[in-house]
Formats: sequence, C-alpha cells, structure tokens
Amino acid sequence: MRTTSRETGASPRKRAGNGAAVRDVADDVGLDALVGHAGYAVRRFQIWIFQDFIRTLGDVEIRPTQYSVLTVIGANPGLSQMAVAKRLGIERARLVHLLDSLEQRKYVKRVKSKADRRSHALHLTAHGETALAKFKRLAAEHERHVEAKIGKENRAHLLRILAGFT
Amino acid sequence: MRTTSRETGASPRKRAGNGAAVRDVADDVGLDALVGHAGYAVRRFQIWIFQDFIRTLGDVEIRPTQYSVLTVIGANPGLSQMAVAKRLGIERARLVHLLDSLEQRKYVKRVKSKADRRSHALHLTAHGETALAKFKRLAAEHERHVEAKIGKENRAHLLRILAGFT
DNA sequence: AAAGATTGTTGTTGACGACAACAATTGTCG
DNA sequence: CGACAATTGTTGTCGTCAACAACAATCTTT
Repeated sequence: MRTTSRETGASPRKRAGNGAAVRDVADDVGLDALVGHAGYAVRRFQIWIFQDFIRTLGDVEIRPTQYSVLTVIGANPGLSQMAVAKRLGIERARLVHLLDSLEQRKYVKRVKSKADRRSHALHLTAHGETALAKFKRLAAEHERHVEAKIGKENRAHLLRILAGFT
Repeated sequence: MRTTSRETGASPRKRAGNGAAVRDVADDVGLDALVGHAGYAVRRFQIWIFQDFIRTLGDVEIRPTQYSVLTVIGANPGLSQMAVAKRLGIERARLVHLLDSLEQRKYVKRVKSKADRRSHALHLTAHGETALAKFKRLAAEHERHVEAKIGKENRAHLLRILAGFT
C-alpha cells in the first residue's frame, strides 16, 4: 500500500545485487512528532481498511460508500434522499450520483413520494435485496480481515471507542 | 418500524398532528448492519479528526498532509522527495505540488544534492523551523480535543492498537 | 396569496490518490 | 568502456470525494 515496489510478496531488497551496504532509505526515517498523532494513525488505518474492503468486495464492484447506502436503505425502506444523506454524513448532491449508479444497476429504485412530491422514497429492488445479502457476507469476510490484522479484542475495543461516531 | 407517513417532518420544531414526539428523521434511522463495521466507524472518526485539525490549524493555514511533510523534513533534514513520499505514503507526483506550495511560503527549500544530481535534499528554512514549532503547539492542542472527545485513555489505547500503521 | 424553507438536481472548485510519460541522471552488466 | 535498465523529479490526465452555489419544483408558514 505504501510502496509500489514491494507489495509483490516479500521481496527483501529491491536491489539484490549490491549487498547489505545499501539500506532502503524510507524504512528508517524517523517519524518523531508524527508518532503520537491520532489523526495520522487513523488515516493510515482507514486507507488500509478501505483498500481491503474494496478488494474483498471487488468481484461485486461495491465500494464502501455504496455499501453503506444500500445497507441503510435496506434497513429503512422508504427513506428520502435527504434522510439517507443526513444519516450517512454525505452531501445530498453526492448521493444523487451514487443513486444514479445504484439505480442503473437495478439495486435501488426511486419512488415518487405521494406525501411530499418533492422527495423520492428509496427502496431496494428484489434483485437489490438478494445482492445486499451477498454483499453483507463479503463485508463480514472483510471484517475478519480486520480482526486478523489488529486482533479480535482490539477490533472490539476500537468499535467501542468509536461508537459515538456511527 | 418506520411509518413512511412521517418523513415530511424533517424539521425538528414543527409538529405534525400524528405523534407526540416528532424527532429529526435522520436521528432515528436504524443503521443495523452498519454498526459493527470497523471501516464505517473509522471513516467517521477520521472525518471528525481531520476537520478538527483543519479548524485548529486554520489560522496558520496548514492542512494535515502539509503538517506531516513539514514534520518529517524537520526531523530528517536532507531527505529526498522520494524518501519523504515513501515514508508518508504519498505519491511523489503529489509531493511535487505540496512542496511547491511549502517552498512558495518559504517553509521549505529544495537543495540540489551533490551526491545524486537527480534528487533534491529537502530542508526547512529558518522561518520554517519557527513556524513548525508553532504548528506543533497547535497540533498538540488538536490532540487535546481528541482526548476530550474520546477520553484520554481511549486515545492512548487507540494509538497502541494502530501503532502498526504509522 | 406571498414569502420563506426544503428536496432533488446540476455544476464548480479544490484536495487527493493512481497512472503514464518524459528528461536528466545514475546504476548495472555485458 | 558503453549500451541498457532503473531511479528522480516533473508534468499531465483521470477518477473519487467533500464543500458550495444556484436552480426549479414543491411544501410550510404567515
């Protein structure tokens, strides 16, 4: 993830020819003040997590934001776009494009609300329901990757610490 | 559980005729499967942290990435752009623009390396040193905000859990 | 009915990551 | 030594994403 040259397995040194005298420059750069900054650690962790999610759900071509939208709609059918955007902390302008894509793939349908003719009631299609079930299985697999990475109880503790942000 | 007849009432202060307590719609949308997903919690937390960082360092107009670049250069003068990019997980193409900006603001200077005439040795200017000291004080203030948000020992534990990603 | 607010939509801007191509330079190896 | 491959900084493009602004259609309020 951080380097492009090393992620093919565990290639120990890229320049294998010239012996141990040359060290990989970036590996021993001191971070100093950067260590101890929560934001930096969280950013790096989030990048890792998203990449694993994207890779694990790569076959079904579902990205984290799309997954969150589908999950919320599946759990709360009939929500308006505004409500979904508010709940997930995304702009309603952005949700438009997300729904365009999900609707094109027949996962979601926008139903014109009778109560408020400005808004759309969002629902999963039948196809969307079965698809979401599969996505959830893959997402669970991704969560197991997280457990494998940081430890089961660490993940649980982390979720507890960050529960206030969901 | 959601009665779809209520989603018109997104405004907290107005009261429809039906329920006793009309709550803000987005506040009681069930997340269900989204709760328990580490990625979602981490994403929301990271957004919060970055926004606080940007706000706290707003007066000096330093964003998280810029701060990380300055910190690494300050701690390791003479590094090449490649080494900095590698250490921070940034593309060297991106670092070019970051350094352009930081050099324009007289925080950083690119010195042509004698050892390898392709590369630049990165140093802080005198002005950059004093500025970075101020940035670090502000960053420490930001960290106190994080402590206030999630608790001192929770922050410490979180840093320990994510230490592997720095 | 008029004024103001909300919803979905379109568009713009800027930060950011991933890639590709290039010149200059360095390292490798026949 | 000299051709060839690799690295460094740079420029450029493309796609994602957040933050705004503006707009028409539609409520809500007064």
